Amino acid sequence: MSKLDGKFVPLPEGFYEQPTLLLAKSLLGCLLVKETDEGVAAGYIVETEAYIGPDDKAAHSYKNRRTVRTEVMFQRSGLVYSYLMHTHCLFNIVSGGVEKPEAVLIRALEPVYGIELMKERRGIEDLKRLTNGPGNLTKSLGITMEDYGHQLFIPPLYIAKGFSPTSISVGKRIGIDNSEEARDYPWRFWVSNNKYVSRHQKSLYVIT
DNA sequence: CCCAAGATCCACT
DNA sequence: GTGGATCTTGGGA
Repeated sequence: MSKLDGKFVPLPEGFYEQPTLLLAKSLLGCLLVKETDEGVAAGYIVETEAYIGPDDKAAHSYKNRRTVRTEVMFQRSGLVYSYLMHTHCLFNIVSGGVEKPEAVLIRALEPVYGIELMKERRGIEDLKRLTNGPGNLTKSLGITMEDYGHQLFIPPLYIAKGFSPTSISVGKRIGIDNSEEARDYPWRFWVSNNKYVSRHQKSLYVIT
């Protein structure tokens, strides 16, 4: 991984200008980094989901639904779409381009850097549970609603080069059982056999 | 203003 | 596998 002054090098804006399903797969293995006054925390992305409004019933932007919350999804690719779910903040990357409200939800990381800080923020010691879910990883990295709309190609919140997965598993998205036919779309991607993935699920197929 | 729903997590059985 | 915690958002009155 490339490092500069103890920090990492953000991927350029152009990285985010690829079709959402490709981006969701390209993000696997990349390093998600958050720098704060408390320190730097980072982890490899090991699980993602694609949300492709306006035709995706599971997406907040279904039917081009444009509200205060979803506004950033209509902006340019590479911005942060964060939102609150119960007591948790969930982190998404805007994709699709201007007026195409699509996004990739980051569902799990493999802890890499700043692990002690993550343990403090989470109040637990178990490495496996630090970032194994969309609500857990934002808490470990210190990602909040203040990051809404941030440009991911510049600090303090950005994505850097990581590793290239040898195998990617594909399955149905999690937690959208009320979204009718959209529940079956094969738009969940994870690094095969990675132990930090949020849930075990039978893969529909594997990409090698 | 009121209220229902939710891209979750954890403890418990 | 199930249920409760907990609170914001958005739609409707």
